[in-house]
Amino acid sequence: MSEEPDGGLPESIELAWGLRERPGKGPKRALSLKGIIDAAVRIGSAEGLEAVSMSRVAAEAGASTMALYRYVPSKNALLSLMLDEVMGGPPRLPGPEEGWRAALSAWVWALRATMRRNPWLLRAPITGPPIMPNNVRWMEAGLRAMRGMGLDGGARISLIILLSNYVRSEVRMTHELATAFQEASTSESEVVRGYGAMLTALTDPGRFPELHAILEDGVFEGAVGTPDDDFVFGLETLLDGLEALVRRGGAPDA
Amino acid sequence: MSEEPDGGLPESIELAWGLRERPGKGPKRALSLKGIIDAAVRIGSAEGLEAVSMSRVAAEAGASTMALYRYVPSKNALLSLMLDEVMGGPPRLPGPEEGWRAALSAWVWALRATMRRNPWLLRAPITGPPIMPNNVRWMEAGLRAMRGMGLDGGARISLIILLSNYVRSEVRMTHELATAFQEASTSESEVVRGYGAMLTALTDPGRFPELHAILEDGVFEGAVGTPDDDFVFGLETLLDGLEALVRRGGAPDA
DNA sequence: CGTTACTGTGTATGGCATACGCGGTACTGC
DNA sequence: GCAGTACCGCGTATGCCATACACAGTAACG
Repeated sequence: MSEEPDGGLPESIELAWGLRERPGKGPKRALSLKGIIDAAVRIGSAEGLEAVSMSRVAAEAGASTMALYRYVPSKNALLSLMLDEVMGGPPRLPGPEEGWRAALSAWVWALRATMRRNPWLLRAPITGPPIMPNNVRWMEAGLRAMRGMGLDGGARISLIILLSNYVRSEVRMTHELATAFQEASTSESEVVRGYGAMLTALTDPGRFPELHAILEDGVFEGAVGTPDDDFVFGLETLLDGLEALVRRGGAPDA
Repeated sequence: MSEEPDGGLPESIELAWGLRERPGKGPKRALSLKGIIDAAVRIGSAEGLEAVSMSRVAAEAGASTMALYRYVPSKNALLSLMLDEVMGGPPRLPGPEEGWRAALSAWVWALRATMRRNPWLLRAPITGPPIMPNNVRWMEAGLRAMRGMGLDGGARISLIILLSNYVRSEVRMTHELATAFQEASTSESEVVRGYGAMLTALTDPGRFPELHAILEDGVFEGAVGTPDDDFVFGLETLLDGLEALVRRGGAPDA
């Protein structure tokens, strides 16, 4: 699974970084790694993550199932490569000279926009720390945005992970809600209303007083606003917290 | 998948809330829902989530594979039930009278402790809003801790989700790191060091100046502290942000 | 006491990732 | 030019999985 056949690195990582040399000994390759990844992404975009099987991808790429394994060591590796390609690199972002808050906020929003482009891929069972190329590029961009916060390296890394996870959770949850109402062929607010109705039916006010107070306020009945509202709420909370942190301990730079 | 056979609720949810009546017409049941769930949890605890298959669970419970389907509509439903049982209800927590920050912090720590008891289950592909019994109990407890913050219902719900996702991400990531070094049969700091070495090998300082500055600081080389440190960092940041929100005047709008 | 609804279970289906080995191909060194 | 060799695409096979379906046995109900 995680062999070290060449430079001491797992195969899928070397693939992603383009470190795999092809000595050109055998016949010409009929496919390309990028072509396979694109085919897989096409299927996932159209039919969801669960439709991405090796045979489906092979058919889409115009080859036999087993041919894929000449390019990719396993399906999980393919998923990782898909995720990294789909993420792309970070766009040009405002530098830290305009204030870290604006810079970091822009980074977070850009990351969210990127993830929202292929939210289904966030359901992939991918594991491990950021090591794929575009992932590392995003990390670099985030670190850059944090200049002037006076945080040490460890804190900055923690913060990258914290913010990434926040964005990831939000995008994934929003996407799942959207998927749910798509399957139920109702509107989004209908799904939310249904959720409120379930809660009302299942819980009694005696045991769940706080919840029922909220239910009676009609939280799940009115308009649900833009999905952005919740995202803004969480993000601004985080940034406010960071502001407090910086004010408390902030040396200008390390 | 999500039928409404009885009271207009999906079957797995009714099962979890114990709303399923058994008319007692046929032969006595040889198994019990709880017994099946426990067997499944036993397997997962011992061998990980991927070892939880219907046939393994059936063997552990002392029945044939198909017998399980008399108790549970699908494997996904079983996973949901497992998650809810394993979570349990929230413990007794300090009330909001000692200040919302202490109360909410205690809630978060308790949630983390609970999730850390069975972190492998967080990898299950479960979807949807909190609707299972213990899940709702945790929600109620969280809402209670937020009394006195002056937030409206929508904000409180958002906050529950925000904090839950934070805890979930942290526990899951920590668990994955632990699993990684368990598989590599090295120490945890060795895995972190290996990660740093990979980054150093794959990136050049020209393209990744910020990252390299951090790498040269030896962030991934020294002691990694308690895993609690990162958790505290994120949590306190969030709480500081909430403090700012509350001080500013609480509810953003209605 | 027959009817009926529910029980556990054996078998079958269709899908999946992937190990293995084959015949063919294009470059390498002579 | 020619063997050797390393790689190509792919057919086949293995073993796992969730689950649909049918069947025979069982216990309550009328």
